[in-house]
Parts: sequence; C-alpha cells; structure tokens
Amino acid sequence: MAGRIVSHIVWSLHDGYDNLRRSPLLESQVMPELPEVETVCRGLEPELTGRMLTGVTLRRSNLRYPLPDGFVAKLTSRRVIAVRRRAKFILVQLDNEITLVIHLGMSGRLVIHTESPPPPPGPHDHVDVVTDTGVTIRYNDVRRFGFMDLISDADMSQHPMFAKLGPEPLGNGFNAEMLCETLAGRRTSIKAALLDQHVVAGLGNIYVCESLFRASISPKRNAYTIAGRRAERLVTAIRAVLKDAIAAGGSSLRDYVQASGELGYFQHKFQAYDQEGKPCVMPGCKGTVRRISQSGRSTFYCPGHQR
DNA sequence: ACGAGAACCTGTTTGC
DNA sequence: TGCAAACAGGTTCTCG
Repeated sequence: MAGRIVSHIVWSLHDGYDNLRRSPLLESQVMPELPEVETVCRGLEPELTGRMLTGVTLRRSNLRYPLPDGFVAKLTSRRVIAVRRRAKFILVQLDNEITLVIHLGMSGRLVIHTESPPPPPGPHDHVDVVTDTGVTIRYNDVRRFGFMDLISDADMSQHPMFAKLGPEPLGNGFNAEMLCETLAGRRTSIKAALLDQHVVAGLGNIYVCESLFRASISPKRNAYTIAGRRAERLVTAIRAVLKDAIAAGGSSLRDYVQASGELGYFQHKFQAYDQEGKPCVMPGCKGTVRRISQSGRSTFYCPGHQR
C-alpha cells in the first residue's frame, strides 16, 4: 500500500514513496487555499503539538525568500506549543516565543514520514524537520512560491504579513455589513476584490469562483455594487463553500487514519472551477459554464444565473 | 491611493 | 515528431 495523499500532506508509509511521487493524484491536487491549509494544520497538529524538534535539515538556503538567520538553531530543541492557521499561513508556535510561519505558495506540500530514517530526499524536498518521536516532516515545493519565516510573538501583530490581513471568512468578524464597508468605493470587479487578502483572508482563485457561483453573482460585477441581500448571499456562500471543502479534507484525514476507502478529498468536485463548457449544475439553470480571463487569471462562471 | 499587469518558478499541456 | 509558447496561481513589486 502506497502512502496516502491528503490535501497537501502526504503520508508515506513503509513503502511506495517513489510510486507515490509519480502518482497522478499529485497532479490533480488543487492549490492550497484556506481549506487545504486548514486540513494540513489538522494533519500536522497531532504530530507536532507537545513534541520537541530534534533536527532540522535545509537543502537550500532560500525558498521564495532567503530563510532567516539562525533558522536551524532557533528551531532545534524547541518544543511545539500549538499548530494554528491564519489565512493561508501555517503557524507553528514554539516554546521560545517564536512562531514558525509556513506558506505553501502554489505547490508547497508537507510530507509526514513515520519511518526512521525517512526515504532519500527528492529534488524539490527543501526542508526536513524531525521530532522526538522520530517522525520527519518534509517540505516539498516544486515552484518555490512558498516560504518559511520565524517571527517573534511580540512582532506578530505588526508584521506586514499579518497586520493588514482581512478577517477570517469563517470567523465572527466576517459579515455582510463589514464586507459592504470594505467594498464601498472599490472600482474593481468582485472577483478581483475577493482575491485581495486585505478584503477577506484565505480565498484563492478556486474558492472565489465557487463562492460567486453559489451566490449567483457575476464575477464581472463591480465590487462596490455588492450590498444588501446580495452581500448576505455572498457571505453565506463563501462560508458554505469553505466549510464543504474543509469537511471533504477532514473526511480524507479519517480515511487515512482508518486506512480504508478512497480519498474523499480528491473526489471533491467543483461546480464552476475548471468546468468550462459543462452544463450549469444550479437547479433550474440551463446555462453553460464559461471561462474568461480577469486580471490575467482564469475565472469560471455561469452567465445563466450569475448576475 | 488604487488598480492592472508583470515577475517569480517549474512541470505539464497546447499549438504550430 | 519536436520544440516553443502558454498555462497553472499566491504574493509582491512596478507602473500609470
């Protein structure tokens, strides 16, 4: 049995790692947006919380950015207090008032190797972190849009990476009223506005398309026209889309733990994203999903019901 | 200040 | 068939 791929975490069991790396499942993975990062955090949590980091191996000194000075020394022999998520950032809180911040970028993956020693690293395996239980957490990133950083707890809130982030879409701070205020006066499209992490934190191209589809709002609509019932619909849709995706990721985690059945995550089908030319699945709508380009990025939507 | 587009990166897909 | 261009997309930077 080869290891199982769960969201952006890949569990490698005692064999099959080379096969796993060539698995077509890898190619069908969706990009890491909020639900994927949340799933990764839930997978990491039991492996890391309370554990001491006994070793760190760097195979290159830079990912997207240069790794901070003393990266290895500041992690080694530290204990993990908690694993959390903010927007698309994975936050590993350490016992020295420093947090390891991990961003998966577009192609970043974390591989949990339970066997010790772990398999030989591949060409894009950039960082290994080993815990006192002998588990290796390996960071792999083909395109190197991801990065890691160390931020002291005191600097966290003022850090440019976090200071201006919008609210968590699943949190209490995200509602129709605040969304209207944020979008007021914005001349750009609602599609572009929702991709802006300062408006709401954690959405990417895929879930913006899905949310607008579910809310029956055209991606071309001017952002400032989102108000009233339409804003309520959008907030509801964003929440529902994210919760569904997280639930799909969670069921994959359970599948892994029970070592049974197919991976629910990869069966997760999108209603709009990557569905160009397919009939709209919205009940009562006879439209066809179209693909357009907005600010250089693909948008999928149904002109039949998205207005 | 704001918005559009480029750049970063590499493996895969598409088109000539 | 083979090679080059296009494409994927999160974030930051530049330019108008």
